[in-house]
Amino acid sequence: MGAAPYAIGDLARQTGTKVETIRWYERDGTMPPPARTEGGHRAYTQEHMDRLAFIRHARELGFALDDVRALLRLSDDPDRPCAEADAIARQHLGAVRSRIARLQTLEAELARMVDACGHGKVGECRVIEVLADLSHEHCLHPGHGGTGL
Amino acid sequence: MGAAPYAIGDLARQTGTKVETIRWYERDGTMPPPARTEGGHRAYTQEHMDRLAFIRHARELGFALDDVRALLRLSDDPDRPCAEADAIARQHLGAVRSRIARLQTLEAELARMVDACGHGKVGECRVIEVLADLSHEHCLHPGHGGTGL
DNA sequence: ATGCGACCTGTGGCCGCTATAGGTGCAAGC
DNA sequence: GCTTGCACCTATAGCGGCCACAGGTCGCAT
Repeated sequence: MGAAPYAIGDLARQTGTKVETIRWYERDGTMPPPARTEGGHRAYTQEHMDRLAFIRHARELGFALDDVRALLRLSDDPDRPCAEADAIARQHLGAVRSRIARLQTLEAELARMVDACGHGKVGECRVIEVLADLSHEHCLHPGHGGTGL
Repeated sequence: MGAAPYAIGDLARQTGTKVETIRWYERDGTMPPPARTEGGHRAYTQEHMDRLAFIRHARELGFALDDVRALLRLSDDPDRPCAEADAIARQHLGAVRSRIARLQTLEAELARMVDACGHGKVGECRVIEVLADLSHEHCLHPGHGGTGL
């Protein structure tokens, strides 16, 4: 009657996801539990396939699973205004931009460190010296706190 | 006789590290186990303090703990050539640069997505649409594979 | 002597998976 | 119909790099 269902491996192949990951999305509440065959194998529909593709795409764009779930809830309800989706995306964009900024600071500092290395002994190595520098004297870095990479 | 030893809280305050993190570095082999008081409290020396500062500084620069341990081994042995330290730092610099590049691709894509949002209903929302796009048609992104953020 | 904060160990949780181990289903070939 | 062998199943543990308890002990100031 209905179209032949997909096995978990079909979803995995088509979306480039590991089988274990798909099962994990289910335990996690990100993917809805599919029907089962008599023997207990998962039997997915096209909707499941689409949903998984959505999830993977959002994850590739760096959205956290919490965000992905929120976006999925929105996409399930096409009449709601999309301001919320927009907000999630904008917020993520902001987070990505600040991560880039932090990494660029790091990049500059690492480059300086590496450039200063005279390729002699560790005893005079600027790399080691800069790291050992308790006072952050030679440091572009703004002091203590997580890197937030 | 010797200078008064530091308590774990002293190290924590001076280096901006949580106490639990210091204990974890010890279990982990990154910090050497300190002497103990009769009652079992950790009693650190200045060397411990310096080592922890080194660790934190390297972590702030985004080095993995494996790298940090390698750098510490090198810094313990000042007569060795510093090529190895240089290599670790260069490798990390490369990793940081490629992370930046990936994030910039992401940034562009997110910005495009957000710009295209007409602020109407979810049904016509470009944000949702782009994410649902199985074929990656509207996508700058190079297909499947981890984001490596 | 007592109070209380800083310390102790041990355990579990966070994110987003990944990787086993040990067992069962199912479909294709004979 | 029977065997093979892969795909599937559940459950559990682990990664990195910590953080946050709980429930108890120590040490120092009063």
